[in-house]
Amino acid sequence: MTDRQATGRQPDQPTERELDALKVLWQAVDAGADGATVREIAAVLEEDGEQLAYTTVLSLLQVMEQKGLVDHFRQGKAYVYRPLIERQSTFRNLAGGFLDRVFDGAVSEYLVHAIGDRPLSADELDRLESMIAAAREQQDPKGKKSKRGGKPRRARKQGDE
Amino acid sequence: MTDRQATGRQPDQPTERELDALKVLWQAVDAGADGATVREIAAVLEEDGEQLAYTTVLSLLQVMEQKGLVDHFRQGKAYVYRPLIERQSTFRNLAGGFLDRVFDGAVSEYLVHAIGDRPLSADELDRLESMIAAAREQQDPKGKKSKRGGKPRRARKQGDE
DNA sequence: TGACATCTACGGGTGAACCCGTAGGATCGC
DNA sequence: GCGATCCTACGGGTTCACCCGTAGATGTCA
Repeated sequence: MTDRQATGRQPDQPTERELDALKVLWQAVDAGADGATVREIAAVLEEDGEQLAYTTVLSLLQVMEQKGLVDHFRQGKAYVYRPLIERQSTFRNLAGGFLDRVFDGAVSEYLVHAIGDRPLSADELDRLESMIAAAREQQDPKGKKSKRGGKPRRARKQGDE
Repeated sequence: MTDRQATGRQPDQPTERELDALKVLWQAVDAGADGATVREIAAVLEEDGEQLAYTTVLSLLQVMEQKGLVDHFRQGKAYVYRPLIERQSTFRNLAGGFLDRVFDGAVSEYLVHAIGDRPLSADELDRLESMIAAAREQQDPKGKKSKRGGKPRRARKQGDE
């Protein structure tokens, strides 16, 4: 298994397409449903501008199930798919993986580029500041200094096994 | 052309491996060199734990040249490769693309997960704060409120052409 | 100049992500 | 009962990132 999307530290991170499906599922669960059928997922995806054949979405879900990302149970004639992984941890892994891959783990380095030419609302700025304050509090209660050590580098091996 | 790594808005964003090579090249330029030979790049990559055949690195560079990411000129028997794209803009595109893809453009949303369980140095926290202050100053000099509008969604089409 | 080392060109191979079409089974309406 | 309709199962096709080996070109040095 290669790691195009994620770092590879976590076994089966969702790909980009799979993440699209997961977002739909998470939203369905938020709305109180158990999950969503293939047709429902396809419908939402289509609203978002993704023109996919029905069987394409089905295949996607089947692969995702194989990866352990989703679950399904029968409801009448159709399957209802449920997310097995949490939104929070998924995003965390994705974000962390991206950070490690591209910026070698340097958060602020990333922020420079992310914020760069992107207009941030006052609301977002507020949230960022409070998060920083919290982080400062938590990571460094006494005011100690702590530089992070050697940069993490991935060790890859493909083609074997 | 698909878009696994980057958003797809920019024509030829470097892949993960290609970014590794670019980092070496940028560093070489920083150090005052014109660029780096294939062998030098391979050497650095190996130091970082990437065990790649020499020809693999060569192929990588050739593809990158085709994409317009690098350039080369002859020096004695070997080629010296030079980066054609800037570190800054590359990182910016990568970061922005990731944001759009995964978080639909919500920076603070991302930060919640990125910072989450990652220890930040006081140094990084300082930088973040000053960046936020700068952003607040720049985006919002008077104190006006501005919510960002509809979320961006990509429209994909693969298999054609 | 000729042996030798080193470099590039070229073609190929693998696995993953993605996308579908077709076949066959279940369900519903008449 | 019996089509029409929906769903799933299954296999296949394409592109891309990645990785190399081999062959031929090129420079070095005795």
